[in-house]
Amino acid sequence: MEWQSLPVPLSQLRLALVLPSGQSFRWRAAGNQFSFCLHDRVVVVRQDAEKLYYRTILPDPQPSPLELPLRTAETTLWINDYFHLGVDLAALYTEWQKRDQFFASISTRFSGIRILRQDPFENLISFICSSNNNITRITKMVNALCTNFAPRLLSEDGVDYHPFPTPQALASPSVEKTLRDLGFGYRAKFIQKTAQMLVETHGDDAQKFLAGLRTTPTDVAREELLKFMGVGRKVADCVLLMSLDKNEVVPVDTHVYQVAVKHYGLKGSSSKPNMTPKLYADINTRLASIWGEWAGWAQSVLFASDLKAFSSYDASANAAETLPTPPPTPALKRKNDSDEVESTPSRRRKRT
DNA sequence: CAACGACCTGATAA
DNA sequence: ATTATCAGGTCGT
Repeated sequence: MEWQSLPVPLSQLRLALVLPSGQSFRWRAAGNQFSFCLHDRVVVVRQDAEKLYYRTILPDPQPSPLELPLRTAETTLWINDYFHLGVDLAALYTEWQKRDQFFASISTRFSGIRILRQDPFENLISFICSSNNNITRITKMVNALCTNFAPRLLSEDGVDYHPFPTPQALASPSVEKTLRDLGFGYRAKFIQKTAQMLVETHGDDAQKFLAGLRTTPTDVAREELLKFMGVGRKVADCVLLMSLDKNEVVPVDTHVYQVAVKHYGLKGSSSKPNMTPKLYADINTRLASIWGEWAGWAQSVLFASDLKAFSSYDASANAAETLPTPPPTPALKRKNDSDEVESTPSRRRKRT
């Protein structure tokens, strides 16, 4: 299917910083493109300085020429919704820069970072995986969920695409052991229990229930999320911000904690995080008052700036191949570092 | 109610 | 080489 496009400058959205930075763990990077599997289609995106390009891949049988415009229109709607394209990010940056000197000091290097509007169930399960964990392993776990608990939708360029599993698919008691065997550790039980609870209390309307929290007051929605196994304050806040439209919520993770003590004079009572509910609330309300109504969005900029993976990121390099910086930290170990040729040979070159 | 240790795993640092 | 620490925390006591 043909490429479509929307006029979106890099100041409004920078895919290279938003998609791999730990909001969604399911975007597949290949060169300068990213692909993502929805329940009924795969969406591929890329961008240049002025435009966001996107393409739809549908499973067989392909739709008739008459149906095609409808399908592409659906993708356009999804793109606008998922990327919150109605939100003027550049205006928000200007506001945060006025309010906050430290934000201003990093915002040039890290422009175009915005909050995605994710599917609530995927968001919830993904962030249950995130506890006391790192982005590389979370990504592997989320992919394992898809390949093991959702049927393959289609294959493209030798890659199998699976959507995110349904709550029903993860609710069976047998799921826990399967997840343990897949290396999920203690999170195996949390995931199965959360899915089971969702299905038991809401049946086929489980997804609708979660989506309904979008129009529920923040505090009430948070209480609902905290009922799930493996969901504490931090994960609940991530879901509130990233899929339930609570733009003011500031999740306080280890990164934000570090930044808060270093640049905002929050007291780190000891050398170890020692994150008490009180300290969490202090940091949360403090940052919210500094940044304002869209504080959660500002948080995502700080978070990305503190990621080691982006420590050598150069915002002025629009075309990735013009980046002169030689092989930087070995800590950054991308799956696909081949920026041009993607001939899909046998991957897994982990030879020692 | 606050504090504290246990918890799966895999990748770096020490 | 072996051990300690860290990674977008939460749970049970």
